[in-house]
Amino acid sequence: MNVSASNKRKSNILESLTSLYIDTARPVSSSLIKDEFNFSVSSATIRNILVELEEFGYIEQPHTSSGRVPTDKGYRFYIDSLMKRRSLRDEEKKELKLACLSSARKTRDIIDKTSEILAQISNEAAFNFFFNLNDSILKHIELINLSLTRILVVLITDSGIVRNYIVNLDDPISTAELQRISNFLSENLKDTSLVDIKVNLYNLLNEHNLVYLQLAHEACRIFDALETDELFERDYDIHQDGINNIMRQPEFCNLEYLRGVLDVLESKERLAEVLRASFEPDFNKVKVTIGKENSYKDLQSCSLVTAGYKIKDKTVGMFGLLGPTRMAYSRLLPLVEYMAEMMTEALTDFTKNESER
Amino acid sequence: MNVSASNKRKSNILESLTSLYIDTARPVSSSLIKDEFNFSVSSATIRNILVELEEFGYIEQPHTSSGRVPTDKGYRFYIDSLMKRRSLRDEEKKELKLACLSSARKTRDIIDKTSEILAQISNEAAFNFFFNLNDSILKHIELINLSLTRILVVLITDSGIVRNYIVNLDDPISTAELQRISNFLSENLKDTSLVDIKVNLYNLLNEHNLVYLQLAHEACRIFDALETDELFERDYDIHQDGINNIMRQPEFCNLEYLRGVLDVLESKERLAEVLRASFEPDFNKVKVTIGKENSYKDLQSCSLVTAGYKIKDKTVGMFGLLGPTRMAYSRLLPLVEYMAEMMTEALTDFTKNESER
DNA sequence: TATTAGCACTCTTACCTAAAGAGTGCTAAT
DNA sequence: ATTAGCACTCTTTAGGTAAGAGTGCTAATA
Repeated sequence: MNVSASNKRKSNILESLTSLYIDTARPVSSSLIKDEFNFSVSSATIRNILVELEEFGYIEQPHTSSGRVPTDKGYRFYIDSLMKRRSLRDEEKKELKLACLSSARKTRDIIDKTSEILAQISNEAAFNFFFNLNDSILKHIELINLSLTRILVVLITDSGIVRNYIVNLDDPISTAELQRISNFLSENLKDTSLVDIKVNLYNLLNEHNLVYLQLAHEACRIFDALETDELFERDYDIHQDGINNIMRQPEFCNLEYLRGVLDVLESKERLAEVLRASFEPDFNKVKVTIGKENSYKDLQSCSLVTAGYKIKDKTVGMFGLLGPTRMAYSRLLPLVEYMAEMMTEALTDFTKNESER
Repeated sequence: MNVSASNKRKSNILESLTSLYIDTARPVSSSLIKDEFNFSVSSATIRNILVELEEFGYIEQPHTSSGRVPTDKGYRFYIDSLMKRRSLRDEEKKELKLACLSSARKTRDIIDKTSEILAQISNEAAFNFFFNLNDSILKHIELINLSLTRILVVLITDSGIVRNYIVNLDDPISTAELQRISNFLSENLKDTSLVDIKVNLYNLLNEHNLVYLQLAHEACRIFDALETDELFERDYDIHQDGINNIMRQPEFCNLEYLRGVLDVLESKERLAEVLRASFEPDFNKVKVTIGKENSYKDLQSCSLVTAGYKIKDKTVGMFGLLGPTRMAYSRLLPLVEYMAEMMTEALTDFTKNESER
């Protein structure tokens, strides 16, 4: 048998073994591979090949005389080169869109709903991480007085995200003055990046004439009270769902494993940290982080499937799945990928009219 | 021995047994009770009393020839009549306040932080359920145009809660007109209950003269697009934390139990339903729902400790713990009670200046 | 009458062993 | 290069036993 045909057969067997293991969750024996895929060779031949695959590090045996299981390296090769993606049919896409978007009234609804639905149909844990607003551009600012010393600050960004913050001032401010400050800020800070707001305000203080100086000074009072930087830094939405799904997976019947994973999923900070580590600036495709590829200890028997989504060409969040390394990649990768596209489309659409302003 | 002395001894033994079981998580034997509490009677006497307590249904044996365990009825009696509350020291209260409130900038922060902290120091699962706004009174309304057909509606209620909704209109509306509608609504709908907004709007349509009619009509367009009722109905905040805590409890090493509990904790709808069932209009004290007292099947080996909190004398949410019926009630009841008071104080304080408006 | 020492009895838990079964690696034949 | 055959390994399951904890009951006692 020539080399390429032999390699082809090796690949076939690795693919068969991997998908069998993904389906059954039990170490795969040579005879099972033969039976399930009607290979025209004996189980002994398959065993010989399995030994080779094992030497290359693609598979391993939990113990001598058990069947084989893919290693992280095996899964990596399976995902990158072997598996056949099971794309979604058009009607599935339609249903998905309907389920995720029909009841969505604000950005937040989309964030929450998509991860809920993804958890449900993937049977894994799902998350959705909407980044903080640091590089967002201010489009509109509104100040509303709740009382003489309490002000509601409403910020609206270029991507149509709305945030509001309550500010308590030491000294009172009149409604009329507040209105003037509001107009002043909207005029002068429009198209500023949120992180730069304060710097720009101080610049205004220096540039403008006395009438405005007073206004800018008042505005500074407000933004000082807001402690902008710290606030925006932590101001991300992260949503997670499907813990009970992964509990059902046989690998997490071991409570120790489960505990480690829950520790991550339950803590927004930790989850954000893990996801940031897997972020890539150019996030056009779905990305898989398998087992030990993840530097976070508690997740080293898990895989992470992530995809970025955008608003108007800017990646604003990431979205995906957490589950055991034994995950139905061929079905779930296209799913996550499509849903990310769907989010991009929906969010961009949701905010597309902003430019008309 | 006279009757009251005999009852006193029975009570003491039930209390001892219950607190021993809470501490150790293992069925309590007659000799352990004797040893731990230096009762001046023999274990045989204690056994006789245990038989009586069992006949009354306060305790039971997991199997013949094991120690005893409190029943739901036993816990109920323990909580209502026997246990000594371990109140918080002043410095503990101070620390707690600092931890929960120091970084709080909006209502939402308080909701999230308190349940996080409660989970942490109780070692149980904690939740915080902030009711929807149906009976809130509108104090201020602001309309901000994001584009010609997209409007941001900001509602501010009497309790200082802020909510915003984006509305898409079919036909455009000018900024000037929007401003007039905004003023019109603020004037005419102020002090209206949120659920009544739409009804009141239609009344305005009939009452006012032509100039206003046009305005009110436009406003109706906006509120129709908002689908007020449905939206407010579901618009509650619910926050939950500490799943990994209850996982550590020995009663939840049984994955079946854990799964049932997680199903409730993970679903906001289900959790809200369970909590609503335990709600009491007059929520001045902390309330405990023990085991089968809860009609929700999956939680019948759990206890729920809840307390309501208020803004200006109106209960706006409830807050508390979920854990196994074997829970450290004597420590946790005062804790939940105090934290609820703390929230009432903080939220009322947070919004107290509203009246100055 | 209330209490208690003593003891037989029950049930759980841990541990051991044996048998069954699954799957392999190796060898020798094709 | 392939494969039939078989010995070997390791896991899993079941059963059986011994130890231990705790009880209920009985009869003796204060």
